[in-house]
Amino acid sequence: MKREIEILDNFIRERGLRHTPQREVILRVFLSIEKHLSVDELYTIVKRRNPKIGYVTVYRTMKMLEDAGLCNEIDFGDGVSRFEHQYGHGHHDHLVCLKCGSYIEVINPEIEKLQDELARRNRFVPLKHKLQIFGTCNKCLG
Amino acid sequence: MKREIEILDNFIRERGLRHTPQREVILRVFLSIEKHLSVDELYTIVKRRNPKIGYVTVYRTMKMLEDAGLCNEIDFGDGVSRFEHQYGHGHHDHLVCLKCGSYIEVINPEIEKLQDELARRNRFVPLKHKLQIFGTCNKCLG
DNA sequence: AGTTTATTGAAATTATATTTCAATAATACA
DNA sequence: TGTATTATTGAAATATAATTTCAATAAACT
Ligand SMILES: [Zn+2]
Ligand SMILES: [Zn+2]
Ligand SMILES: [Zn+2]
Ligand SMILES: [Zn+2]
Repeated sequence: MKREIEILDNFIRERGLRHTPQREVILRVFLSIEKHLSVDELYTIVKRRNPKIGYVTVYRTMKMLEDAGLCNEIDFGDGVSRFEHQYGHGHHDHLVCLKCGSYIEVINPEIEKLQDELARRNRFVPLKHKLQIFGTCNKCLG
Repeated sequence: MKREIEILDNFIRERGLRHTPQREVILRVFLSIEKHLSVDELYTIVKRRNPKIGYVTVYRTMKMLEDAGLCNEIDFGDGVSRFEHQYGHGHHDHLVCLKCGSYIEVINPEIEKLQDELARRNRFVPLKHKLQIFGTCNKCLG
């Protein structure tokens, strides 16, 4: 947590932006929850801590945290963007349960390597990728 | 084309739905273009053939064609759904160029196999998946 | 303390997806 | 062929999430 607050402060200082209590609260709440959160979900939780903070500030702060490398926007294709922790979390892919909405984070170096090869064979320079496997999780199989 | 029209007609008959000129025109236009098309793009083209056809009819017809197995909705995460041909086109993944918006369709059986293994190891039953690699295509590297 | 200007937050706007509903037209049947 | 039934159409309305606008506020600097 401390390190992430530092990163935010550096990001703010380097760009001549301003440290505000809103930004710090939003970052703290975001970091305290090890989940993928939509702006709306985060806003609801942040409001409990400080009812004065508005939705748009949460929205803008998350965009800023993304620029600062502290969070990552993900899209499961259901029309809602979600954010996940980025600092200290390596790249991973997702198994998304269509019944309960839960997800498992996975990483497979072999798949990653094959993807790079696939891109190279098509003379394509890969920047990032999205791999999501949709199905039914163990709990929902019951 | 003939075979796809047949599939649509069977789908319509089996369910007690009705064959309409709109549905046939939309399917014919869709099949005639080997591209990923949004409802809006398709609507613009369809209107040239028959200006009476409305956006919503194109929208609903595409949903129906998807049910009939004739098209597949894809989402590159830019807020617009696009449709691609499904009949006679096997599963594939996409390399999407962030500069020009073009895409390359690719398939790598090894990646597909590793994905299934990855799911199984997590006691997850995969139904479908989405693999998109974003970057720069050969033409845009110039 | 005063000045500058980034930030905030409510409201407005944008953009796409989806629903509603009265009019229309495809199908079944007398 | 005409009539009844009901699926379909298309314009308009609505839903939903993302994004922009702008006047008021408050950090940061002198
Ligand atoms: Zn990956
Ligand atoms: Zn994740
Ligand atoms: Zn695949
Ligand atoms: Zn494709």
